[in-house]
Amino acid sequence: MDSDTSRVSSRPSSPEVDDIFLSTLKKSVHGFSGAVSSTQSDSPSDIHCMRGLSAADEESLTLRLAKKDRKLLSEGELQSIRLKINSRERKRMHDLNVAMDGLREVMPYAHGPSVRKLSKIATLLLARNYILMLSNSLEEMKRLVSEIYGTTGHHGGFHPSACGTMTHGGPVPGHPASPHASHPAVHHPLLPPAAVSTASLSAPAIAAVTSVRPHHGLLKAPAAGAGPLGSSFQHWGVGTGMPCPCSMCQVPPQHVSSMSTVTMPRLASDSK
DNA sequence: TAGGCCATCTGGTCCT
DNA sequence: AGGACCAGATGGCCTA
Repeated sequence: MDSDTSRVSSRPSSPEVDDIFLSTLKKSVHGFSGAVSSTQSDSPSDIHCMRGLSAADEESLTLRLAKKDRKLLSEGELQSIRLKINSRERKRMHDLNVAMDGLREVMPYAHGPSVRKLSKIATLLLARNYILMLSNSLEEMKRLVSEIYGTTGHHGGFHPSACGTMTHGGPVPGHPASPHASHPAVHHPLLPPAAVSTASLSAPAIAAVTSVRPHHGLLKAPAAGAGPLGSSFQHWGVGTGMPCPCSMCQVPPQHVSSMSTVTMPRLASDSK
């Protein structure tokens, strides 16, 4: 299908034993020579690499590396390359975290210093469910508009872009920037919460979200009886108008569940 | 103290 | 060849 799939399938399920040995050995040698690690003196790898290695082991490794690479790079060159690669990887992970923070910001979730930051996995699962819920809400809106206006009139179809007012519209339902506005459960009497929220989200998925931290929950200050997401969380229509990811409020829609199989092109490919 | 989450390093694989 | 992506390993931090 896509390159990622093929990449995954082509990747060996487990490395060869020799590779593991070599990898470990190389790490040890790096630590032994003090060559590799990075700009951060307190980095974990500095500690990882404190394991010693016998001279024989080191010699053996050198021979094996020489066979494998067929390139003789000076230690300084290798170190320089390693530092460069590490730096790139750090930047990549940093960018990923920035994107994750951006995603957290637009998630329908309590924000603030007293609220524990969503974990990465929780963020992703909640985001997925949020998208599913919005998709379902949109479909429901379309259906109701069609029912109300029929197929002959001006509003034969759903085209909010042409009807900018959409009092009908306004901000995106459930968007944190407008928590009070336009969620069907709050502003659209024709859309009971059950019609939207209970029909739109994946219970297994949200169960996964709420079970990510089964012992201490997702929030810093959970209160008794506050539900799986803690005291700061509000269910549908309870003040915020935000969607609730708890298992009580969410049921998977069959027609959108296929979204989970949609493959995304690499961002790198898109941006290039 | 155990378990969850995270940052980082590292080597392998794939793509351009 | 270089860069991006990925997964494994490891240790630190935090919370229950």
